[in-house]
Amino acid sequence: MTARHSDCVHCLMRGQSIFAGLSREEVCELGMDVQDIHVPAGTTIYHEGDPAQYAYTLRQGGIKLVKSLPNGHAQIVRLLHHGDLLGFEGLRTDRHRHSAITLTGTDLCRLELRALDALSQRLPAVREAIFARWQQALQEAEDRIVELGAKKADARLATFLCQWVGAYPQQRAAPFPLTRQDLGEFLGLSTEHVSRIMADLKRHRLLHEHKGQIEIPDPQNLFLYASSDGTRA
Amino acid sequence: MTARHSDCVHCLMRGQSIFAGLSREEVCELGMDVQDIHVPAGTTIYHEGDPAQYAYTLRQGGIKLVKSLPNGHAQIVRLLHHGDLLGFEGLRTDRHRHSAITLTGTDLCRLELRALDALSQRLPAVREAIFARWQQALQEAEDRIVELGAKKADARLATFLCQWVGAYPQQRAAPFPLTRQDLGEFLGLSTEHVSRIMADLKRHRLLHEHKGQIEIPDPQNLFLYASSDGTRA
DNA sequence: CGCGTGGTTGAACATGATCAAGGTCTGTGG
DNA sequence: CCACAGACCTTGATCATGTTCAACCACGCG
Repeated sequence: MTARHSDCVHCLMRGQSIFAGLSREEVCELGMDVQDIHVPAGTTIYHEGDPAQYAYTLRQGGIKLVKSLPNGHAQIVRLLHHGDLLGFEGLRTDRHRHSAITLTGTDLCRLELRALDALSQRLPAVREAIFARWQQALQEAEDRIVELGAKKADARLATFLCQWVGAYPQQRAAPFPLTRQDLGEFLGLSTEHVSRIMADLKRHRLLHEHKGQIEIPDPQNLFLYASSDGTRA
Repeated sequence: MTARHSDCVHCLMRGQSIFAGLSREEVCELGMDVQDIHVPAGTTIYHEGDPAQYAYTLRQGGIKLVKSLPNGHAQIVRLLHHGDLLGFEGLRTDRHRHSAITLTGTDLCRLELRALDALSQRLPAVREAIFARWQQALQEAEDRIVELGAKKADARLATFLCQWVGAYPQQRAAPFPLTRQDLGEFLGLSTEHVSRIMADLKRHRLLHEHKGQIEIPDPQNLFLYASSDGTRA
């Protein structure tokens, strides 16, 4: 892991960050120790239950947030993309509520929670930006509850894949660093079952996979598959 | 449905409400049109997709927040108890993201979203209080994702029942206005399956049910049942 | 090479959904 | 007061979905 002092003023992501609303001067005077860090794939950035010291912005790469059950089973609670925040629950809970594990090599900026808290008290725009993200996370979590509670395996997987590629609108083929096991832990399925459904989708030419990239030739079609009476309960 | 003007200053719930941090004088001068309303069981307070005009505080009774899938299936996203907030997503989204349906007769206070928004801009304490609830809702939603994704039916039901009675610590027996269908829509199960598991729990004397009340003689025991390798994926 | 990780496939099994029927309770109207 | 309708619950039988266990394959890497 490499770390160096970050230059927020010239940060490429400033426009989408929690500092988006601030003037150049304000950003200059954040008075915060912001670190630019890089971590390789498969690194645990923090563990569930750890005292929360830092929050992060994901600048590049993919991260999974995982919760473990006492019986040794894991559930991926959220998947983070370019631009997402993590560790901010530490503003309210003093301990991390999940483990954060990189799926790829990632670039992050790391903020001290104490300083961030103080700062966000001072600058309402920052606080608002954080809360807006929380609200969005809640919305997504509720959508996921619906997915898990009311859809069948194939429909869940199909909707998920649609959403995933939707997060990379520019490319034809989206990077896809998830293993079958990751997919299983995200969708509440066994890796074998995920594997079978993926094979099925490929057989029906609804999906292509090459070297860590996926492509959905006709999203409409896969979406139909996703909705096609994929119901339960 | 009955409605009358509310007297926030003397509200019994002021201590736990979003106005908790305010002085008596500040509450007096909220300058908001707060309505005290009562609705019978089975009423839809608002529909998913409706333009959001009001937010509510639940003073008494139970409410379910429901999302429907295109194929006519419903998922209960959250269950609200005495003291919970609803409709506040309207502060950010302009439309309600779920339907709110009463499980019992309920007392609510109704706030205008526009006025509430203005107010919360003015009084940081109010804004903070709302955000604290959002953060908590997110946490609970993530816990539910874990339940739905990583546990089996019986374990899900058992943990849910434990939590439910936990929300009524004062009484031995907790009020239980949920139908088997509600339970199914909450836990992602068919009503029949819920019925069977409930029967099983009763057979093992882990649970009693009388006239809309439930009692868990030995929560420890039911908790064991809930954790007992109730794993999946 | 030879190993390890991740992916695939098959067969047996378990869990839970679905379909169907009957039961209980409550409120309503005769 | 009784009959009846409607909602909710229960139970059984059958079927579908998804898990588990086991073997095997493909690939990247030492």
